Amino acid sequence: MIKKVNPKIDFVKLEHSILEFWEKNDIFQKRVASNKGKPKWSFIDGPITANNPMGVHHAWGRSLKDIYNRYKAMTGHELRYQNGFDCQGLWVEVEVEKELGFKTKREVEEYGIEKFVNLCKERVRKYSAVQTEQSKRLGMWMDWENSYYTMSDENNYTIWAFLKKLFNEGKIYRGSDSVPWSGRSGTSYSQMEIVEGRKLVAHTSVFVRFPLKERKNEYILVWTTTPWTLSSNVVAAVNGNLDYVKLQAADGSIYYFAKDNLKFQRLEKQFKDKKQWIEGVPKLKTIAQIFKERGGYEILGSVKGAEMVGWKYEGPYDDLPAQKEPGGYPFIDDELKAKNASAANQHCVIDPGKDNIGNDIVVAGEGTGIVHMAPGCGDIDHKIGKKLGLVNLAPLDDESKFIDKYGWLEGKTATDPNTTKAIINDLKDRGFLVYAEEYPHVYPHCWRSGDELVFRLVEEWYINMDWRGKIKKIVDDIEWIPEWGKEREHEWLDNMGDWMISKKRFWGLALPIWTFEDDSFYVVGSKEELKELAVEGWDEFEGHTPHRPWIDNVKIKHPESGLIGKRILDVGNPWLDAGIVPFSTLGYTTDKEYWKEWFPGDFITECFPGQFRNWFYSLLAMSAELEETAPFKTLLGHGLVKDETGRDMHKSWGNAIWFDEAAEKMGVDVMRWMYATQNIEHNLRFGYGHADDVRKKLIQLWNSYSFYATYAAVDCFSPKDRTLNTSDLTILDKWILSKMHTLIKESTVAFDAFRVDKFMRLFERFLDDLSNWYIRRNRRRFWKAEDDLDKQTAYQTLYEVLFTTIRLLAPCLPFVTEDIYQNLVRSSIDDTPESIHLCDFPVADDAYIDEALMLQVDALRKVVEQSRSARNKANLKIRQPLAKLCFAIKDDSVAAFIEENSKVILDELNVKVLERVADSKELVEYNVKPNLPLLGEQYGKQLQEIRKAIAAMDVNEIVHSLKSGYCVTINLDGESIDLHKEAFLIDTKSVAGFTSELDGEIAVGLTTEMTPELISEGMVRDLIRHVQIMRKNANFAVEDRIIINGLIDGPLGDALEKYTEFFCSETLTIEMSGKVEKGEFESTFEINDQTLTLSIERKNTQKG
RNA sequence: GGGCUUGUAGCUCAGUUGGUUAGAGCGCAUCCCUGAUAAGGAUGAGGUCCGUGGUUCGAAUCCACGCAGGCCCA
Repeated sequence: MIKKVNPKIDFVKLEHSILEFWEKNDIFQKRVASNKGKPKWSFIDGPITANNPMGVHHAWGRSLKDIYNRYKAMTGHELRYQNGFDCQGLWVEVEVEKELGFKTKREVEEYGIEKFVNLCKERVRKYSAVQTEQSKRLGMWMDWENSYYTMSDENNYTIWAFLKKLFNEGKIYRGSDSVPWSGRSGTSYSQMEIVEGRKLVAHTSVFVRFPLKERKNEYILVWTTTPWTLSSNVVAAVNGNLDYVKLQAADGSIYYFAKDNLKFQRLEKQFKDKKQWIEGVPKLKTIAQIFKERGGYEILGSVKGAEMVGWKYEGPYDDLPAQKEPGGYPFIDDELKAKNASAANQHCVIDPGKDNIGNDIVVAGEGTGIVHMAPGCGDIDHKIGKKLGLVNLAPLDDESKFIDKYGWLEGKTATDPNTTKAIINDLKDRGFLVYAEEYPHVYPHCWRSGDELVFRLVEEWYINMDWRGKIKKIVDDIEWIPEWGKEREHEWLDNMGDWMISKKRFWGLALPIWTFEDDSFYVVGSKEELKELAVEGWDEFEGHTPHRPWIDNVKIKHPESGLIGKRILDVGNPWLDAGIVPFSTLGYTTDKEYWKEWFPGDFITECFPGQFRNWFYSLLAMSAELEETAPFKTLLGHGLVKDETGRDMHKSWGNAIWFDEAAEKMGVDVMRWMYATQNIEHNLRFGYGHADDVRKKLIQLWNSYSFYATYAAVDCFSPKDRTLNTSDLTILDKWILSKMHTLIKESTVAFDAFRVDKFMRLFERFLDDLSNWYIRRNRRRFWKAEDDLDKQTAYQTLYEVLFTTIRLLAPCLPFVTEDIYQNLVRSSIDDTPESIHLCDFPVADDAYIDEALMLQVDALRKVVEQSRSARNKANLKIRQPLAKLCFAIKDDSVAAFIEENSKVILDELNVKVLERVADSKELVEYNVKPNLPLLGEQYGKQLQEIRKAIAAMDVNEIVHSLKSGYCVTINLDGESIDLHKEAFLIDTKSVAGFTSELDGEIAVGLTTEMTPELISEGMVRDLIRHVQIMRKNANFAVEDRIIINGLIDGPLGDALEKYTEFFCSETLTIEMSGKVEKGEFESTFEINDQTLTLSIERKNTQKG
């Protein structure tokens, strides 16, 4: 039998008991078993990085995953429920380094790679366990014993197979690239990573002059913020279309630089707004100012950039041995070496033209319009160098220190300010420096060590992505939610470069690339192949995971050349790890049959930012290469979690909310409600205020249920063996059932489209209908004394509605719906599933849907609402009865319905009679005034005439014309003037004797005339209310009978005389002593200016 | 610089294929109800639907341009 429910529910406590219930009774396993053999629905879990506890931002995506999994389970699908952990990569290394207090890569090597990698593995195991527990707390149903780990052998070897296929197609290559590098961490970074570490700093920037050969005492003027790169200068770049000024300084020397730069005020805006400016850095000078300060200047003329191309110059560091090395240094280009090309003898002015999106590479503005280029020290420089056949000078080692052949610079750290100072002094001493200044700009830093990054030329491994068309083809086979994701992915695929897959670190996929002394390399595609080719180190490796350092010592024999080779020491890009998942976890290499059953996935979902070029990209690329088909059918992307004010959450800002804390304070059903309602395209503002709002709605649901439970328990109602008999239903029963089946229908559409947010909105509206209209209007049916058919029908209907509602909600709010289910359903009916999550999702029955009825009830509610508004306007509270409510409505059937159900309206509004009138004119009249300021401006003197004309017209006609979209035409002495809506000010007022309200098609009016009877009844109702408050304050039980002491005389006494019976039955008063006596509870109050002091006491007739 | 995206009440956000008078929640004000009661409800104030043009009988909605924010790419 159903139990009474505590309305003061502790949702967090409830959730814990439900978790126990699921656990104890193996509910999840039962769900899995019950769906076995049904149509498959393949969800592929994007691995969560198992590096830290789960955050509230993860909880959004994980809630969505769980919601759709549960929905699919309830609609009869077999699921895999495999959760994934992302294990390998720098993220983990960073945390382990932090624990060990390491700042550099070298410290790791000294510590020992084996010990270090084991710690990485341990960390992943630890946090995957933590995240598992947290996910369970969130209510996420997964096969937790069977989670996949990207560090597994299976995952790694499947990537090998992928790389092998590419190798066989000739798509793997070794290249050198200019990459952002941290000397302190000893590692390169991807562009994505450096974004996080951008900081505003001031660097000493220099204006340097390069003497032109064959032009005595003439110089080109260059500017740079990184003076150390001058050591490796190869060429100077101009823009052929720009004008360059020829300027003579006071000492007679002549300079060339862009004309526009002479008086250009650099960083003017930043300085003025103090945005992106550093306190204490002086305002920048113009070049003109710099020369003025050195004794003035004279403009000798100008020259086009194109004319300067080919001019040869002396570099500032041509005396360094590296500058003279043929073919560059230390990466020697054999072709250039053969031509005896060195940096020093390549020095000349070039025009690099435009970049690949059509912008000029060299522009006037911040610098001098002449850009010093060092292909070994910069990204763009490197690209141009490649294009033009320039040598590379890569001056730095992996600690960002100068290498040999850099003379006095050798061993100095490029990012050390002292190095910069020394270089500047040196340039000054040797006559190259024109001017040095502090220049504020945003510069990339290492996000871990804070170290300034440099661009460094390194050897890396790449996948040639010239087969991007293959990927683009499958992008169109996928349903992207939201739709623009597709375009975003295409854009990335169009613009991406080759895929750099190597990383010079320790913990990650061991790239299966072996190199040989003849500069060839070989990719191994499986563990078996490795064993076959291994000539050394296999025994030590066997039994270990394919990771560093165990694999590093395996040497292989090249199957063709027979040479013995070593594995490169690099590890793989971690997105390879996540992208292979639709293959590795489904047994692509080990159990093709199983793989075919579950591939492609039906659904994946992940937080959007970054994934277009990370996970989505790697998934698509790997699947395009291996099978030329999309690895999943539907992709749902969602936004980020921000704090309540829209800011990022940061530990250091103190605005971060931890998952565990949120779960125990808000409750996870509340969190899931927030996540489910959120429009996935927008960032979610997460916080306790928001949670409190959501909890109120949850309480509204709970109250609806607890209302039912309270009375069903008292009446011992059980839905067992009953069915709803349509002929017994009241109008409102039919109405709420119609609404409910409509909701089921719309919910199914929303869920199937993966728009749970739409479902939640529909549900919230339904909950309002249920709670604020159906239950409120039907309360009396539940508490009335007779146990008749009508009461049974009410119970049966509300039961039906609640049971259906919680099943609809079960995927979103698995805890509270389970709790309701256990009491509402399970305690009455024993042959029902053990858990709500073993139930089926409701199916709509069109027979219950009655559009006309829903419209009619809506109209009726509208009449009530408008009448309330009308009462409010006239200051007539509900307790004051009124004689008559009139309404005007055009639709006869709706009007008839309202008249049939007049009882509801009369009761809601405390009115005696309801009457339909033919026209709203009988209740509301329009007041139309000319809009004088507007008309005056337009018509000037004619205004008075217009006013008269308007006053003479029929108000209703004017309104009718305007409402129908026409204008009003006035004739003034033969001239006709068209007046539009804006020319009038229209308001409505009540017809005398009424207080009215007009809204669209419905007009209502309440009579305001007050008879003595009405006034008396109003006073009695006031009195009743006060007595009820007293009963409550005295803590009497609802069924206690009372005696009232005190004198009630005057108008109130007269009124009470007329309504004694009504008063007594409402207040359960059995006696009015009339004596002034202190009872159990006393109170003084005022009704219609009359002050009363009454006391009440219980007379327990029932027990007594 | 290019691409995508957003701009609606004080705040957070809905708003369907273009269609009467643009909505909700929170907050605020006023009030109601008192048998869901440490709850519930109503009414009201509050809007240049970012701006300017255009298409249309009709634009928050479609188009163009601009402004501002966000994301991505460079």
